[in-house]
Amino acid sequence: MINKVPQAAVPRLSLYYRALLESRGKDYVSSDELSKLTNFTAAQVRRDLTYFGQFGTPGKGYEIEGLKKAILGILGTDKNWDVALVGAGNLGTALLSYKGFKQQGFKILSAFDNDLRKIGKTLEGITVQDISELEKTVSEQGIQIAIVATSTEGAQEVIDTLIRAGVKAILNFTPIRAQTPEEAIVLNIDLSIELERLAYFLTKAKA
Amino acid sequence: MINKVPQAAVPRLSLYYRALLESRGKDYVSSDELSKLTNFTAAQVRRDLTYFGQFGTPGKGYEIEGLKKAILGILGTDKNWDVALVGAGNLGTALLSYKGFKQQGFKILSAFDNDLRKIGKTLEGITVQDISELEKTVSEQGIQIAIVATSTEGAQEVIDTLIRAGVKAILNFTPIRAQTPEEAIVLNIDLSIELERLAYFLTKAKA
DNA sequence: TAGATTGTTAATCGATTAACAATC
DNA sequence: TAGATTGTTAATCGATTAACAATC
Repeated sequence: MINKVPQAAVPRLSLYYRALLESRGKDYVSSDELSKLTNFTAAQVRRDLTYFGQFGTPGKGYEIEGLKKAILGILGTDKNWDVALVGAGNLGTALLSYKGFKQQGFKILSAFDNDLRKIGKTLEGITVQDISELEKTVSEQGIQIAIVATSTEGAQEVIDTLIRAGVKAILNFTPIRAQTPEEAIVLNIDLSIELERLAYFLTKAKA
Repeated sequence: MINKVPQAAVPRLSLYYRALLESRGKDYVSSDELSKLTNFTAAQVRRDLTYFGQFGTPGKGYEIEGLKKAILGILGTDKNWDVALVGAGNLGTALLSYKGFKQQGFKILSAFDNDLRKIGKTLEGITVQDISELEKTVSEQGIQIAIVATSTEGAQEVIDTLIRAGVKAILNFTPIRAQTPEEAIVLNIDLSIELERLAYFLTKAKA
């Protein structure tokens, strides 16, 4: 691959895939049609796809089933991924029962907490384990993806442990910005910051 | 304001604010120190702040209390914001009890669901109302911010209703990309897409 | 005054958009 | 062949970084 892929192109790929799911019954879809379905420009659609290869046929468009498979292959969602969940509080348990994950091939395989009242409980078929077992279990299970939904305190330590256990990709719901080695990735979902962005929008609009 | 503010500068402002909270005991902080606390470059820190005004003193740095107040004013988090929650399922109830919101001055004032088993329940002091009361209640309460944590089906309709009720800013946890008028903003938190970004990272790393 | 650090200007980098030759 | 639409090139836009004159 010669061109570097812009970060923002990857989530767009997911959205193109969703749009393709809506295009049942047809064989081909054009960048123009994908544009209408996703609200990205047709130029953006074509450009994004060329970051990953040549999937279209001039004059016809993109063969839907082929492009779907191609996107799954690029994203790595053509296979199932095991996920570890750390933190079985309100947010953690909500994520445990989140239907969207299973649908996309993500399976929460084990869950951990440090609260004795939660350890041993079974939720959605998953028994919450003591966090002291985190490193051993996750590394034995070969899990590469983790979701961190603990309290802020100790979150960096949890992430350090996950990295030691071999986890390479983390979805972090705590407000900390964790230090991690370069070969790992952390995506932060920071709910307070999102609300603050909304507050900024409203405040600015009034000015 | 002459320079347009880059979208990404706003969440950084929130992170600068958090860093300032950690700098207790000192009067001034330099862009270099803020850089170390936030992992953004010092140039970025100074640049970001100048989008909103002149807050520093050459040779000394930024007066901490003053800058904190300034950032609160810019973000609009110097006042409290009422929030409506639509969808009192697992995710919705988790958000209802999310401590971070209250801390930043966001208060969920009312919650709605269309499920008879949830309507009437009281969670965190909030009684879940029938979604049919959404438009009336939200507009009477003058709520401007809403969180949508419903199922995918009907999410667009919920958002339309919120807009009619006068809501201008929405945090959307459903996978839909809602159509809204220009004067409103929707921030999408799309959990499946975040996991897919992680899968892409892992897949690419192996290649 | 000397030292420190801002705010701003210019350079660079990166991503998106527009236009169109290539191609089915 | 004529029409449609891709993939690519060049232009534009926007954001970040680097450098430094201004200033406390």
